[in-house]
Amino acid sequence: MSDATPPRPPAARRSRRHDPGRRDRLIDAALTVIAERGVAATTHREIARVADVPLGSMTYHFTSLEEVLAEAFTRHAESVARVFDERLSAAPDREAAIEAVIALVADDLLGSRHDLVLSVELYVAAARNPTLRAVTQAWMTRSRHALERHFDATTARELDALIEGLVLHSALSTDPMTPEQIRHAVHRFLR
Amino acid sequence: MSDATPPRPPAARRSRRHDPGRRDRLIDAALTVIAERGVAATTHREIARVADVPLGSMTYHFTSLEEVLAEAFTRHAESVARVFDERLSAAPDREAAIEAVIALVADDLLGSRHDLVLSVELYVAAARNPTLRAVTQAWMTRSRHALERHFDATTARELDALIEGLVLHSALSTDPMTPEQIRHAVHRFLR
DNA sequence: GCATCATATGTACGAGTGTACACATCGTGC
DNA sequence: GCACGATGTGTACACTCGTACATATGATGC
Repeated sequence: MSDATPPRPPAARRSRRHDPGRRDRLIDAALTVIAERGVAATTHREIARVADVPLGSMTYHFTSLEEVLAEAFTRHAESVARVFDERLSAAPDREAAIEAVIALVADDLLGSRHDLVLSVELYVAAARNPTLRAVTQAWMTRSRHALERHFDATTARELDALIEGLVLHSALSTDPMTPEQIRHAVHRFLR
Repeated sequence: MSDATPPRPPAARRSRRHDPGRRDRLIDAALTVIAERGVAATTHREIARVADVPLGSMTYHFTSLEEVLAEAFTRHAESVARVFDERLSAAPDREAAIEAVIALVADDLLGSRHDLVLSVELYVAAARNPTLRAVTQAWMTRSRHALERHFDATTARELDALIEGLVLHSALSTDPMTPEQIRHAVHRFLR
């Protein structure tokens, strides 16, 4: 035993040798960084710090930073779309579907804003990155199809846009809309 | 005449000594860069290049890059808000106001997407910068008030959100909505 | 003409970045 | 046990960035 006082990294990190889920955790860490600090501040080093992993681990698991961002945003979009899908599938009728939509919007607003910030960051990134544009496109198509379980195609598209606007405007405002106000707007549109 | 072949900067730049509008042109150049390359790629050097001005000019006219961004976004928001205001003020009645709104949305979509990209970039930036959040807030308040010339407060707020959603969703989609579809959605909401 | 000073410019520096890559470590098949 | 290849790590390098600052330039008042 010659390592009485190893001056290397802290023990907590040392013990992580060979963990199979590391790549996944790195993607999650990337999402955390994007949500908290923005895409611009999302660097190899920052992600590694959040995931408590050495810098070299980033270049081992990903060939470039762009790949990390793409995978992270893909995971985010799929996760949001899945919830949207599930809740609308579970709705037995049109009335229940409307309530589900309102609940989803309210969740987004009252929640940690984590998801909302991620979405807007994705929009901006998608404006200049074809890969991310495809991710956004797939996401939008999926939520529209989810709405089409209960509404005709035109209504689905318009309602989707209304939801987007309500969430975004509300989130950027100093006095966000209440669930009641959301309900009012949605019902007014669908009346 | 000893300057037969001056190896210095190109003549075009040399001749710009002392132009009073330079600060303004720098802000415009910043907006161009933000729209074309994104906030992340908006650096002192890139702005200076676009404005055809030496790097040192940036630090002379602005104390920091953040100041440049703040002034640029302020100019953008005010410019958009002014147009919105003017067109709605010119509308003699509710019907004309609705048409004005539809025309504004269609312009945004059919236009160069320049303004739209700037707006989304502003949203993201505002999420983390209090100064920019104030700019966004002032802009939203102003457009709501413009709408309140023709609609009650609740309707104005909801319509504002609907517009936002229509423009954003449409811009991100591979098949943007046509002016007819925009008209349909707006009329449906206000019917 | 000339002194003065706001305006304008070129260059340098330290900090932080993405990525490459040589080296260390360990599970696995024999 | 042990060789070997997959996995993990530390460090170095070339580059870009924001900003500071010494210097140059020219408009203006006298």
